[in-house]
Amino acid sequence: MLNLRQQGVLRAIVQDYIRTAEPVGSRTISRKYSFALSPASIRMIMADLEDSGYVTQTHTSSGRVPTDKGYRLYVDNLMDRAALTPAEVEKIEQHVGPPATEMDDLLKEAGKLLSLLSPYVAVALAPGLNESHFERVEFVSLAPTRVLVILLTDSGLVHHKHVLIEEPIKQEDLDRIGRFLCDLLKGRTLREMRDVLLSQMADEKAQYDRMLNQAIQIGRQVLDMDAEADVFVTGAAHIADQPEFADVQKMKGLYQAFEDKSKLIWLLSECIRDNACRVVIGREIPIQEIQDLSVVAAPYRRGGQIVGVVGILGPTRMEYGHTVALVETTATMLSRSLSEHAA
Amino acid sequence: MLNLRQQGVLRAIVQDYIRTAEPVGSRTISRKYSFALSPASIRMIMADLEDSGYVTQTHTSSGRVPTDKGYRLYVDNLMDRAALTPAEVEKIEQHVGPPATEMDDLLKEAGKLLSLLSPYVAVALAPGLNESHFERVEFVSLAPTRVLVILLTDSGLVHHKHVLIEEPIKQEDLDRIGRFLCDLLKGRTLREMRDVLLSQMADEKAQYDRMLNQAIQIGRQVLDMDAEADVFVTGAAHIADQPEFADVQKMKGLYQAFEDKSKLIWLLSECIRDNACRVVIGREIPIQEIQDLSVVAAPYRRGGQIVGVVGILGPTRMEYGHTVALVETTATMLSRSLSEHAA
DNA sequence: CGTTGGCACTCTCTGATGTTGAGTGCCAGT
DNA sequence: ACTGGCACTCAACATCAGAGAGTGCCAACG
Repeated sequence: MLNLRQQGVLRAIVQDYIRTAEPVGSRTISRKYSFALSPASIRMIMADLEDSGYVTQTHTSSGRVPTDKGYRLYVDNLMDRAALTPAEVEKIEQHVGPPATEMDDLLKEAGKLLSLLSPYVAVALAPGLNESHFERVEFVSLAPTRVLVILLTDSGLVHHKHVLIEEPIKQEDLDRIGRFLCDLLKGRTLREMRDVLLSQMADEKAQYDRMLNQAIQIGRQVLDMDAEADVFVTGAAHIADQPEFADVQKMKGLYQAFEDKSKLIWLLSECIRDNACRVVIGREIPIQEIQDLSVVAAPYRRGGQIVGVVGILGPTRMEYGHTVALVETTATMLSRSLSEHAA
Repeated sequence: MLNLRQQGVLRAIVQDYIRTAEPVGSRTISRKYSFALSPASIRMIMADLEDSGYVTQTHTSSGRVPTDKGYRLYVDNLMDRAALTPAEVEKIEQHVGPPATEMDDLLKEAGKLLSLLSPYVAVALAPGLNESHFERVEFVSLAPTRVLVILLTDSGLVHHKHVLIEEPIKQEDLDRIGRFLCDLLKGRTLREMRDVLLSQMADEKAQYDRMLNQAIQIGRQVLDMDAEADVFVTGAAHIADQPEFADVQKMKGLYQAFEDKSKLIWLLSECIRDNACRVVIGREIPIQEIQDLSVVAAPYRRGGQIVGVVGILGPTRMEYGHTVALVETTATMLSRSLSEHAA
């Protein structure tokens, strides 16, 4: 596609633009980067790069700015992978290194960490109930017709919900129902549980079996609980420092997007399928409001299985090399920390 | 302090400034508000108001702008309490009206609601563990040395935490410990629980009683869980529409302040002592980063007892009348909704 | 004596204008 | 194939004048 010289120039343009946020001119390239070429020759190459869509100009006589396509090539082929400094590694180990059991706390910590070590916005996707496998259920009777249901999943999540039932029920009956539901549903995802429960309801004999009836009544209320994964956004204020968002209205748009958790969840859930760190650049992001950003995201595991995603949102003009290293390391440490007690 | 005419002019200044965000001149006052006075006379009065510190000028020949002191007088004595429109009341009823049990969901809903019905930022303070009274504890044995502790409080909160113990323990022992701790700690706040547990630890016989020992071991781990109240911030992007924060750096400062939950918790916890809606204006706020804002906050109850606070953060130039009505109504509905099931 | 019209003054805001400087594209020469 | 030279473009900045909104002060009026 591009010859070596063109690649070199593109690389220089991207790197310089990432540093300065200013359009890069031929003169800059020829001076600061060691091409044995005059500005005029660089201009030729730049014109080629522009024809192929890797760079653009903001106006007819300005320097060049990388396009999303340019960044893509840079990330895939041209970029140096930055190594983290010892200080950074240590910070990561301090924050998410120690074995932990409380998923939420640990993820919040990871978010803080990433937004501390990068000038961008950190995101962390917690495991969702929908994808987790049912492990166990416990009931706590609060009042004759009020029960606290506690749901445990294999991803280490604990969810609870208050449930109201029609007729009073004793703790021992609850225990029986618990054992029954556990046998019926163990190992299934929430989605599957829904199906099983619906088919049980359709079954005629359910009408007459009092316990089954109550079990289904409870199960139904539990299943329409908030099953979405949760996402934590940290360091959103960082983007105010990026010159591309110096305009208040643009910033507002981004903040609104950050508050709309469902879209972020969707975006990050896409990355959960990948095995390694993933970079999504600008228009490649399927969410309109944040198409001026890029995402660097890596999944983390608990006991071998991928359960969530941590990542960074920043301007497309982002220190990709450093950010990728940061996110990957954090995800790795997070996995280790979570798996320590997963037994 | 101020005579009636001065008060009238101050009121007109505040109202006009709230509407337009522009310094208001004598001419505007004399025309748009029905004072039978010429601009020149209004100017005299304005000069008096300035001497007393209720208004200022942005530059020597500009119109007047209210000071915090001016807003304070306005809120305390001059303001009309706006009635909510039927549409607004209906929205509130829809969002937080139906009786609910899940505290977090309901508070998030209340936040969304407030940021929907006002152009400002909504905050909602959930009950903290520190102030709640211990009601009941349940243990779920996950593995021989791993226990899930579930803590119930009278404010309707459910907190849980994974706990690791040194030697394996059976569910029936856990139940015994649960009953023991329940007797020991029932009705106390978390703070008191801490004291009780510490004094038990100091007790010599604890050394020899195996159960007591284990109970204390567990209790200690539970007590250093996150006991802070939680706060939800919704609609932060709204402030970008306020002309006073058109500057990106100011906006950044506010966003950072919003992310620092601990300070917000502190601020709102102050309001929890009040019985009714409270307005804190500008410099009256003890947090430097948000001293260009005002807070309107009202406590909500669960079964008669105040457990948390909902409120709105906006520029000092805020529609106080409307906002107060909004926050009060929301708090009332929230209380009703929470108390329905509180038995 | 309170109120008012008139007047000089101040300060911000806007739009026009010119200048500078960085950068480009093209071309002719090596 | 590369380069120096040149004309051209465009954003950014500073300067300037005029408009407009508003003030304070003063003298006049009922």
